[in-house]
Amino acid sequence: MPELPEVETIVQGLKKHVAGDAIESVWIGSKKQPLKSPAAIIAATLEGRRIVRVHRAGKHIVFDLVGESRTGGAKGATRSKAQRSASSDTAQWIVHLGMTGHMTVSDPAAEIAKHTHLIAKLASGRELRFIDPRMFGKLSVHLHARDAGGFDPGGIEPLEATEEQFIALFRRRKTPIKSALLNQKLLRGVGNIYADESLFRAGIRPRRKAASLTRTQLVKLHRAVQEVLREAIALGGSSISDYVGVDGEEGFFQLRHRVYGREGEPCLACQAPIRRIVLAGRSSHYCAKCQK
DNA sequence: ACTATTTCCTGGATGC
DNA sequence: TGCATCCAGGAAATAG
Repeated sequence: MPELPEVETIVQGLKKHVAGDAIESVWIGSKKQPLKSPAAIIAATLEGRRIVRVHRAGKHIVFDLVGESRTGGAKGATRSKAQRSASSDTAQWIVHLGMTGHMTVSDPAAEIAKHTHLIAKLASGRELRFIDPRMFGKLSVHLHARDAGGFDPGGIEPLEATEEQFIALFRRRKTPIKSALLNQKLLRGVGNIYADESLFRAGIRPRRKAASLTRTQLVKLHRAVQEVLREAIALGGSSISDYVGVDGEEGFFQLRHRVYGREGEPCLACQAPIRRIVLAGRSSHYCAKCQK
């Protein structure tokens, strides 16, 4: 399940493979799709534009697009709203992979996988495809004026957050710290696995109210979150099952989880059995001896 | 204004 | 073996 490190890795791959390429045409699956923007607007926005940059915002993949889109040259007052907005000179394509979403850069002759929702034909002759069996992923486009800021999902990047910014996010929250870590409007990019791993490294139980944590603990947590994310990025992102790389290869070398998915197994630090509780509807794993 | 819970969805694992 | 049930979880929607 792609969290920040996985998305970062995917973005690096996409950057390598499709940056500079142009989108010639777009096919969007006919059945109901994981779209946030209407299919017609997505297609009209992408077609005819060139991908100038691929970057990440939290768990979102952001393609910066330039150029006149398919409808950019249309004249007169008869253009639809979709056409007008799609012809805006600055556009972004936003992809959220959800749980099971993945992207591939494929030869057009390659078999179209089940649950393929979008295929973008590229000028280079290849196809950029979006596949998502469980449809928790989301596709959208963001149009804005040239001098506007562009897509912003809210929250701050955990790897860019200073100690003070990090502490300020949590010090007054009454919610459990695990829930706060998962709140993308605070910190963006941390998901269930890295939240559990970070809390373990910081020695904090997931149910602890954020506001009850001492400054020292928050400092420790800040460091733990950054450490875990950096290690995972260095390993190319970790994944349980649903990642398919840009090149089509399956899976990543997995960061060794110290608590996630290890219910009943001995804590790697003290041998006490790892516990599993449900918090905010998510399974949460911790060591009762190491985490307070 | 916040926080907590439910919902969406499919495939893989589990159980009888 | 086969079928039903459960479970995974990001984030929007809904409830409290």
